[in-house]
Amino acid sequence: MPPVQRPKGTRDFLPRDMERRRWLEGRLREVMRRFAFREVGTPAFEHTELFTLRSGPSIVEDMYTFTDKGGREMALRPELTAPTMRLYAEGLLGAPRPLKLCYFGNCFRYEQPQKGRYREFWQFGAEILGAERASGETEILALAHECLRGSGVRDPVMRIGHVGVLKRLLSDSGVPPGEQPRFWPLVDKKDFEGLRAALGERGVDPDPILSVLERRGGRELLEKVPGSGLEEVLDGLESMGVTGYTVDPGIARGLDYYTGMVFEIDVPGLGAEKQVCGGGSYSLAELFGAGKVESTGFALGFDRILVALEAAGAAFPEAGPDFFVVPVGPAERGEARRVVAALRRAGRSAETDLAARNLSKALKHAASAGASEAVIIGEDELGTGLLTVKNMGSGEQRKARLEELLK
RNA sequence: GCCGGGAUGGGGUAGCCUGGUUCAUCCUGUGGGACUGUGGAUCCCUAGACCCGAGUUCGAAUCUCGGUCCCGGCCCCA
Repeated sequence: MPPVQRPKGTRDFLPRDMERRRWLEGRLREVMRRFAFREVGTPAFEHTELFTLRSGPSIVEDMYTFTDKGGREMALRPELTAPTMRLYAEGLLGAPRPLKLCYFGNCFRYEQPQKGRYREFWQFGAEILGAERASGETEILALAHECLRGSGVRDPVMRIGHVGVLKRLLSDSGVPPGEQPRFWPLVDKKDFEGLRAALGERGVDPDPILSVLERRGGRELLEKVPGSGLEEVLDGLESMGVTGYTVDPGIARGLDYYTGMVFEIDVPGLGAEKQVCGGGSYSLAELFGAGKVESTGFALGFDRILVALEAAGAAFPEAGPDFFVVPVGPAERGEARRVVAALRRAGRSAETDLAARNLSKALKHAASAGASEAVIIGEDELGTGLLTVKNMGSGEQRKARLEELLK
């Protein structure tokens, strides 16, 4: 046990872990590229105020905060939407809109770790600023859908709601907007019994509200609360071939800066932290000094997607060199190095034995290193100029000139 | 912040309930060798652990307390 260990809720990533993480990152980046979103980067720490502006003062409890040597209150970023809005207000006001931005980075929250929840975790997300509402929402939903599909997660469940629908539902029943927020946690948790009781206490007939919230399904749910614009969004999804979602009016997403469509994606079997994606339309830019810009975005829980993939036994690509070059004896080491260097310059991945092992041991090591092929160089090969190439999967051997291996 | 279960060599484990001939078992992995031109096989050798601290006791991996961390869950979830 080393005298100093990892801080609670953090993880080390071994080579195998990093290969998997980079693989997933690459898949997600590829989706972003196809949707023509451009990546931005922001600092790992920001002024604490940036996050309290968005989420209220109480989130300080859940952040890693510190006072820097200049007396400034700072916080490790707990999410990336606020920094992205800040970045927009600070450096992209003149950029042509709509802006399509994406990001990938580590975030920090001071919470009790559990399955799929860490104190340092990674978010992959995207935001559209200044798009026409329904078009932006459609694009974001299609993008999120494709991210999940591209990552290979099995059976994601996408639920789409609308805070306007929710608010109108309550307003129409006689709950003025100022009183609505206290019901949202109950709505979000689908605690319908609790909600029924709370509405009853308030003197509101709960039935019209619950009759909508308790249902999930297709667009027919929208008929009771027209005017959200969701119909157009769902039409858009149909045009783009996005299916498999359900309409769920009971998504509240906690905070009140959401202004339109909201959605969540769950992956069953992830335990208490099964939500891998959440997002919606919001109006935040003005908080950071920019003009009012309607935005839509989402954030993916990168680590949770990995947990889901690993739990499902997903086949991650195995990383090993194309070639492992083995000199039979000390006399061939120079040639082995020349061959390795030539392979590398040609763009192939190649390594050679660095432990001065005999052939038997070197081949064993080549196998455990995951090499596709071993290149054996001994007296014979030096004499003929023909290298022995052994396929490490099948065990078959062939003779080949170096030039053939460079392709 | 709260609740439950854990913590034994690099990984996985036995021993803990019924303290003391196990100053700790087995598997795997690491290193070396049997094998001086052929791998993931076999055999042998070597190295390697009781989370930290305090207490009880003649004596603690084993019992008690505190701490740390891990795995779940609650709260929260931007």
